[in-house]
Amino acid sequence: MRVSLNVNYMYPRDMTENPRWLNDTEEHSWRAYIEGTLSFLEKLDRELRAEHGISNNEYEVLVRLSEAPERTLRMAELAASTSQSRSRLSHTISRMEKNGIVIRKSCGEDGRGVFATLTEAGWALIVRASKTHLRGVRQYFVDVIQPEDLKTIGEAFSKIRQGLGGDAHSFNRCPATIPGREEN
Amino acid sequence: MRVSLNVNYMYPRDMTENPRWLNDTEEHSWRAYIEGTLSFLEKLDRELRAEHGISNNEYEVLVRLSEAPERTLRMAELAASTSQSRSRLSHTISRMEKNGIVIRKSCGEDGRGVFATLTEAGWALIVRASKTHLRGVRQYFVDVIQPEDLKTIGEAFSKIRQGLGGDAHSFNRCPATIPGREEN
DNA sequence: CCTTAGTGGTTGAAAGTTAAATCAATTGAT
DNA sequence: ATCAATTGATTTAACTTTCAACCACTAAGG
Repeated sequence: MRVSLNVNYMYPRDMTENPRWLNDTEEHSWRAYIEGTLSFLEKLDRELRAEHGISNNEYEVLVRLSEAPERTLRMAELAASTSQSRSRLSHTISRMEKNGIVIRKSCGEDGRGVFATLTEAGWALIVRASKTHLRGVRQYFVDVIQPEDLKTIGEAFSKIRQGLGGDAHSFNRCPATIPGREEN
Repeated sequence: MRVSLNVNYMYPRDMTENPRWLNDTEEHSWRAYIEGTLSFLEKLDRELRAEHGISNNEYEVLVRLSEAPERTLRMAELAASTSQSRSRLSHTISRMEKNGIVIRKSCGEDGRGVFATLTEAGWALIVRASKTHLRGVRQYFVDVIQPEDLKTIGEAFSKIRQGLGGDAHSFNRCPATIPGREEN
């Protein structure tokens, strides 16, 4: 991800001329939100990359596969659930295949189809990586916020998400079946 | 930006085995936040790109330059204030220079230094683009949230930002001196 | 069957980003 | 002065993402 965003300085006289400009309170909140969010997301990304050598994008692919029956998904389905183009996924899977993380299999029923399957190495990787991810989400986000504020945030962003239509974009999902279970 | 992130499915049995796993409420809030945020940021990015042909990164560069005295900044300063490497900024400015948006000037006092200056076309561009940006921030974020919730969000993310150290990462800043003023 | 349109996926080139190497100018110590 | 270390910026190459073109296969209609 590379996200690179910006914030907002606000001066009274602007307000007079553009009534839609943000007022001081709005500006302060917007700025805290956007700066905090970007620092946070970058932090998660850096940790994942430093500790496991994978990007957020690859992490997400791993999560989806790890949750799927047989740890296998059709390319199209994987692309959709990770919110990326088929082209991009194709390149990503090629790289991961080269690294022994996944393998491709042809799909019998549909001659056009291709399956991506997690290898054992891939499973081991997501088991490790999900711990890093969960730790980050807790340490920098969940554990920092008061429970009632967290609830408020959840409700507010549900509305935001709705207002944007159902582009269920996703980030840093944790595996549903916690991979760590099999380790201990 | 390209940010590509992921969310978190949570099941009770995971909780028993990993006490640090998110509980239902935490998981719901986290998921709403991360999905909402990513959809939102992508939306802003797409609008800026569609309406003005610039990325968030370029938008940020424009904002900083438009706010600076003489609409001019040293490369190093510009890189720091837009949270990017000097290398990346160098590439970005080269592209923008090719498009007539900025020009480089050598810095007399320090023989090593280089100034980047906004051209008239660049100024006209930021005047237009900042309106798109502000509209998006209002329409999808500020106007969607109750004022008291917005305040809560501001405070929560201030804490998050602090917890991450001062990496003042920034996104979609609006120009301080609203460029639109000179148009009417 | 045969044609046509649509789906699933890959490919290659262009554009953008990152990381390391390079280079020139400045600073600071001797 | 001189030399080493540092700073400011660019360059190069590797890597990732995007975009458009493409190919193989399926589905639907005559």
